[in-house]
Amino acid sequence: MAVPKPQTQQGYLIGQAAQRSGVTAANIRFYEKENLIPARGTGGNGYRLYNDEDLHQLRFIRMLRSLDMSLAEVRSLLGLNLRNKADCQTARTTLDDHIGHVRQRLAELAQLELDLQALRKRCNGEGAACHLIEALHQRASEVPVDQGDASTTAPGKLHKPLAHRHV
Amino acid sequence: MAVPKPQTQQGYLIGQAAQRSGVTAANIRFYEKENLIPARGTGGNGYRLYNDEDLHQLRFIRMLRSLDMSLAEVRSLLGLNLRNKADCQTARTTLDDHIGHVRQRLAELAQLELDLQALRKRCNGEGAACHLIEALHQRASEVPVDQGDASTTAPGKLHKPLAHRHV
DNA sequence: AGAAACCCTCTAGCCACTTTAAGGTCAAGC
DNA sequence: GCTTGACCTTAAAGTGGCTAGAGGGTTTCT
Repeated sequence: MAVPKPQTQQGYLIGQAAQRSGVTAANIRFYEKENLIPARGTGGNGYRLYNDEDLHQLRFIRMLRSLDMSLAEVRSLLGLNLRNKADCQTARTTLDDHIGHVRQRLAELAQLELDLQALRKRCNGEGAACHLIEALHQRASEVPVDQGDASTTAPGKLHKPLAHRHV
Repeated sequence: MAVPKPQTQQGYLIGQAAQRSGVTAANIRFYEKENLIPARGTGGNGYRLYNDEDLHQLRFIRMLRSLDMSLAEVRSLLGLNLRNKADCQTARTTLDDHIGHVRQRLAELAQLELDLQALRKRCNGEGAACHLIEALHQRASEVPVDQGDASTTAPGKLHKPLAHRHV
């Protein structure tokens, strides 16, 4: 096994940092490009070398992402000083805004589930014609396009389309 | 006002179709490119001209998107015949899968809200040090990176990151 | 010397659009 | 007939947050 684990030089190679932080190597490079972590090109070869502080920062970012925060939100929470009152305010505001996003999305999805369940009930696999397909088309006709017929060219989204990602 | 509303020619210009379907003109072109609607370049000039059936199809797509279905799911529901038993089965399967997606995401978000609320309680704006920022960093240290220390290079996502879109 | 395992940069792809740029067409008013 | 301006066209790039791949360099062990 030719495993290059440089115990001699200080710090972690990107792969080791990836393993210890839970952020993939490609993703670490991406965060560097996005200025979420400092650019480390310290080695004699071009290899990045990270320290424990960097690892914490990576875990911190990953944790915030796991809370579904956007990178913009993450960015606003990076480097805050816990003794600075304005920073504390920033943290609270960011968190509150984010909780708002989550609650709104929860409400949307809850309504969505009801809608889908109601549709699903229309079809039990019996009968000559498919009531489900029928119901879908009927629903398409009923969906409001524009309240009134104002000439507003509003796109008119019912829900915000949020990702699936091919589960 | 020089408003070209051709009452003479049959059908709807893309802007009119947009207004009547709730799908933006740019989006209609996008759906055409994705083969979700037929390409209509019928006019003597290159203008697209749509009919009522097209409008229904656009509303149909928009309705399914409003149910958070992916374009792949939409595609599988387009053109189904409600007298065909296999088509009915397709519709049911697609819908059931989608309900599964929604329920899973609901569960994730519900847990997320609990987590965020717990964090939020840590900060009330009092005291010298910000307990919220502190709590965030502490949480980053506690987050599991890799169960055990197996050499699996698994990315290790806690939740699936689903969109915000700058509400 | 060779093999394996790591590292680098750069590019493209994912999804579902939106936005922008640069230009063509149509109807009405002067 | 010429301008105005509201519409239409295509093509390309941008959005967010990555992931995957190409094509190559470096290190370490055998």
